[in-house]
This record gives sequence, structure tokens and C-alpha cells, in this order.
Amino acid sequence: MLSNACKYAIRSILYLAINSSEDNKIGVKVIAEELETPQPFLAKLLQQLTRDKLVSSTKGPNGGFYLDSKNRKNAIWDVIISIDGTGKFDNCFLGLAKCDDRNPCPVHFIVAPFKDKILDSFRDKTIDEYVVEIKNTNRVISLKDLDLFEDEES
Amino acid sequence: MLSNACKYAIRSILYLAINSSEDNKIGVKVIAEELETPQPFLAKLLQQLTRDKLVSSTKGPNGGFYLDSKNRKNAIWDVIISIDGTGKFDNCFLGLAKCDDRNPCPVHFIVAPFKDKILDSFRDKTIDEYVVEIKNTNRVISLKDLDLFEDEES
DNA sequence: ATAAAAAAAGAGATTCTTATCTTAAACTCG
DNA sequence: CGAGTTTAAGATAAGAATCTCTTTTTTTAT
Ligand code: FES
Ligand code: FES
Repeated sequence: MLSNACKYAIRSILYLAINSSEDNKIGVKVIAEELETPQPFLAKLLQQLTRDKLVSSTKGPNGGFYLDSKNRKNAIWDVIISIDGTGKFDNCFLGLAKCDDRNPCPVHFIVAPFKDKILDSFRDKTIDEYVVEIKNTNRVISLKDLDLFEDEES
Repeated sequence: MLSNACKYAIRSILYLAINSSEDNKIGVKVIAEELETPQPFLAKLLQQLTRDKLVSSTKGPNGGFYLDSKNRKNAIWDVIISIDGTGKFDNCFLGLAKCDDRNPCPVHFIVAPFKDKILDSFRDKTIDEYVVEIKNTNRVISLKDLDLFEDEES
């Protein structure tokens, strides 16, 4: 549904939203390590996002990537468009030409409501709002430090 | 989520379920035309499905592919396993190592119920049951004859 | 100047998709 | 039965898309 590239991009945007600021720019290297993604690939993606004004960057010493307040008003959907282009979402789950209520494939009415829901969530919430939610609910974005609740039992 | 190959496979299984029988075997060529899929690619997929006993075939004149009553007791899920292998479904939507309720990514709780539901539908229903449903509700499987309801208005 | 970092371009690897060609099986008809 | 036709099975490879890595250039801070 989403390309690998796009997943990396979304995760890094969220990472930057949480960890960066104008005073605290973060280099590709750190981001890549933190998110456990291939570094050069991520670099390219971040460049793309920068061109599309979804993240900000400065070169030179103490340079790096960060999100300014404008960037934070964008939606995840913008990231998806920037990286994967539109389309991947509107397609029929079984590969029919159109995904359409009037000519549904056998799984259409199972898939469609969820597609709508997730699409809404991606389009309507700003990055900022996502971050609030992530902070409130302890959602994970990096591959590291999984099993946060490991020793919760007993 | 599903590979192209897998989509083709699912659609041809359903096509065969609806249109074929032991007395009415259907050749790759017809199936490929009907479903508008690349013929040689489909051929390979059908071979794979035949090896896994999900479809039946005979060679020679009047030969072709069909579903016998055993084949019809399988589930779509079996097709997915045969073509894509397991896994593609259990993955995190944002590419994290595990998709896990305890360490959810920011979209996990939007995606997870959907995944469960569709998975159930794929695992629990037999091909036969799907066909009944398709017939009852006029679902589309081929790319041709879309817009069944084109002139329904007015 | 020097060093740090992103930007840019592009080479290489891998996987996914499609096409071609040969072989083997099954039926048909003389 | 036996030659010829039909169709799937199998092997191989060409093409395309996706993903990963390398190298060079440009910008900026100190
Ligand atoms: S028509 Fe297949 S998912 Fe909507
Ligand atoms: S953890 Fe990401 S979808 Fe479940």
C-alpha cells in the first residue's frame, strides 16, 4: 500500500517533529541510525521532502534537518503525495481499474470503510496533532526500543 | 499489501470458481483475456496454484484449468500464502519490525482492526461461499464490463 | 581556510513483472 | 495403434521498478 520509501519518510517526519527544532537540527546520519533505515536512501528522501517544503534544512556545521512551524501544519498525506505520488490509495484491493461503490470487487465493502478512515486520519490531522497524540499514548516510531512494556507484567 | 501477482491469482481463482467445472475447463488464454492480465505471467501463477492443489488442470485438447469440489473448499487465504507467502499481512503499516498492540506505531490502531477483519474474511470463507456472495450481490472480478449500473439512473 | 553537513547525480543490486521457447501430456482422427 | 494437434508445465531470460550505496559538489559556520 505504501512503498518502503514512503514509510521511511513518514517515520522520519514524525521523528523530526518530535525531536527537532530550529535550534536543534538533526543530521541524516543520526536520523538513519535512530530509525534503522539505510542512510543514503533516507538522505534522498529527505531531499525530496525538503524540495517540497515538508521539512527544512540547513547545510554546514550544526546544520541538519528540522521542522519549522509551517512544516508542522502539513499532514501525513502531503508526505505520501510527495514520495509515492497520489494514487496508491485509491486503487482497488484486488487490482481492478477503479475502486467504486457501484462496481465493487468481492472485498470492496470490507476494505473501503477502512481506507476512508485511514485516509481521513492522514489528511485531516496535522503533523503537530499527530505528535500530541503520539506523546500522549506512547506510540513507537523507531525500530529501536521496542518492547517498551516488556517488564510490565508480573 | 498484496503483490500484483497475488491479485491476479485471487481474481482468477474466483473467475474459475464462477465459470469453470470439470466439464468446462478454461485455458490460460481465455482467463487472461477475460481478466485483462498478462498471459504468460498468469500462466506461471496458475502453475503455482496447481502445484499447491488450489486449482486443477488437464493438458491436451479441451484441457485447461478448473476447480473441482475439493479446490472449492479452500480459502482465499490459501491463495495468498501460495503466491505471496505469509507475512505481507502481519507487517506494520509504517514498516516497524513487528505490528504489535503493545508497541503500536502511530497508525496501528487505525490499521489493525481492518487487517483483522479482512484477514478473517479471507481465512474463514471458502471459495464456494465467496462465489455465493458474489452471485448474490453482483460483485465484479474482471476488468471488463465495469459500469454494470451505468444506465441505472434517470 | 577548514571542516561539517546537505544537495545532487548516478552506479549497482535486488526484486517484481512480463515474455519467449522448449518439453510433456492428453486427446483426435485416420 | 500412431501421427498430429492442443494445451499445460517448466526453464530461462529480458525489462521495469524499487531499493541501496558511492562519489562529487555546494553551502555555511567557525
Ligand atoms: S473495488 Fe476492489 S476494493 Fe473497491
Ligand atoms: S505497529 Fe504499525 S501497524 Fe501495527
